[in-house]
Amino acid sequence: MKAYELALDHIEEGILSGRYEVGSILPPERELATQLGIGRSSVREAIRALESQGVLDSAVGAGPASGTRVTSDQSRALTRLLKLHVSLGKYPVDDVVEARVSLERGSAALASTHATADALARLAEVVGAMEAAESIAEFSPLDTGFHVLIAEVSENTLISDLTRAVREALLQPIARASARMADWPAFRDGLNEQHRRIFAAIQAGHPDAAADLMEHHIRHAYSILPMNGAMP
Amino acid sequence: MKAYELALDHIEEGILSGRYEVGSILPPERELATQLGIGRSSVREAIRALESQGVLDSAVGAGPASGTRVTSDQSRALTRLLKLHVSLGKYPVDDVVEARVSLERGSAALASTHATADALARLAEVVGAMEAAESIAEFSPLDTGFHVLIAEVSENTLISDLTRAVREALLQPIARASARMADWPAFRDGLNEQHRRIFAAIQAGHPDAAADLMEHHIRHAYSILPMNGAMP
DNA sequence: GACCGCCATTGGTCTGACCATACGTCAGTA
DNA sequence: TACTGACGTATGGTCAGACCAATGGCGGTC
Repeated sequence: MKAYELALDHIEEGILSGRYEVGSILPPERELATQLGIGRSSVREAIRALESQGVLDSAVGAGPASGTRVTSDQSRALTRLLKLHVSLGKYPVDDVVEARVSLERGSAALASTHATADALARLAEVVGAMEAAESIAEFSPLDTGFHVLIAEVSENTLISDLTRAVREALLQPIARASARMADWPAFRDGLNEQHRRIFAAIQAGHPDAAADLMEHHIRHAYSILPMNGAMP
Repeated sequence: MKAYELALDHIEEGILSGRYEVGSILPPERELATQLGIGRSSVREAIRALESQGVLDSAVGAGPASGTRVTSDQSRALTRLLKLHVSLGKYPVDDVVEARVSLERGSAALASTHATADALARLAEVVGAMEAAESIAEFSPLDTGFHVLIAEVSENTLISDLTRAVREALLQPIARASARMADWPAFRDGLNEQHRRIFAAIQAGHPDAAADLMEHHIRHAYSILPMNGAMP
């Protein structure tokens, strides 16, 4: 077995078994190395691997605030991971569409039952901003923001993370496809109309209607966008 | 900026921009280090981070089969990531339930329209094996296998990867919760009945029915399983 | 008692060395 | 000619040691 895998397994086992929890501090790298009978560089490689998964976080210095500690910052890690794999073109467009339908039906329905006044206000703001957007460069991030915001409003961290990851991974591809369209303004107007309806359903607290409108919205968009085959 | 982040950004940028695709070979570590003006150990830490995300894969030796190459092994990386964060209690039970409902409604519906005779045979086999399972240790992996198999049958790689990752991350927690139950055999019999109905709907090609049955199945299971609050 | 500076601790980084593995080459042989 | 085997080389895997940078605690000074 490779040395860094030894360290990886050791730390992972500590987490899975509950010995380490969020906030726990790992032994210093040098100490962990001698404990496991491996070199410090191997320990560091294991720590890096877990750090990139949002499980560890390192801080230099002395005292209680320093050292490598266990965290649980999955959102960024998950987004990065999905973004990379989507960008590698592993997923055909149709697959991504279906995944978005599944996930965003869920977040739209949950948002309908969870939305607070404040959340609705923020959603309304984005919807309004999209109406006013004249260019693709202006519209695309707002559109992404709309979907991500709904996921966040749903107050479900896992669905929210997954939705955001998939949607953000598509920001560039969608923007590029939009630029290839003959009549983008008309397309945008259609989307905005759908956004208004989705918002209305969420505001009215109709989960089933919101889910159906969201599904229709996503399928409609991809039926028109020229995504040419694979994803990126 | 930290040196290893420089390497990380460099490689990531190469992937996101499309310069690297699946199968591409990175420059040797020593060369990449001098290119970026950093030490080899820093390059290695970046490679490890991406390796743990299923984006890179290293092989020793000489010739065309050696070196570090770009891959896209998302499923395993995603499973590990979720498993760790679930174990750290980041995700409340309800969130995971809702996520599973969203994803598996999708995979069940897709499976109903995509299932081949061969796939149906494999599903039937698992359903049968679960009927015969007497112990939790025997049943739990089969149950996971059933859900994963449906995701695979759906022929949607993204939903399949996500479903598998979430479900496998829950294998241990569910098995442990099952062990705490007073009357597990009765619980198992109930699940098996639902499994049969889901299978029948998929076999008959009824996507809506399959989705509804799957949602009911998942909600029912978690309403009975004693998961005690947080996930692990 | 408050302030300031030294010092120990810890992660961050580099260098250089050596090992293990796998392929390519080339001489030797059948 | 065609096979076979030994050797060299490129590559990742690993380690030891050194030094840097940041941080906080400790102790001395005013």
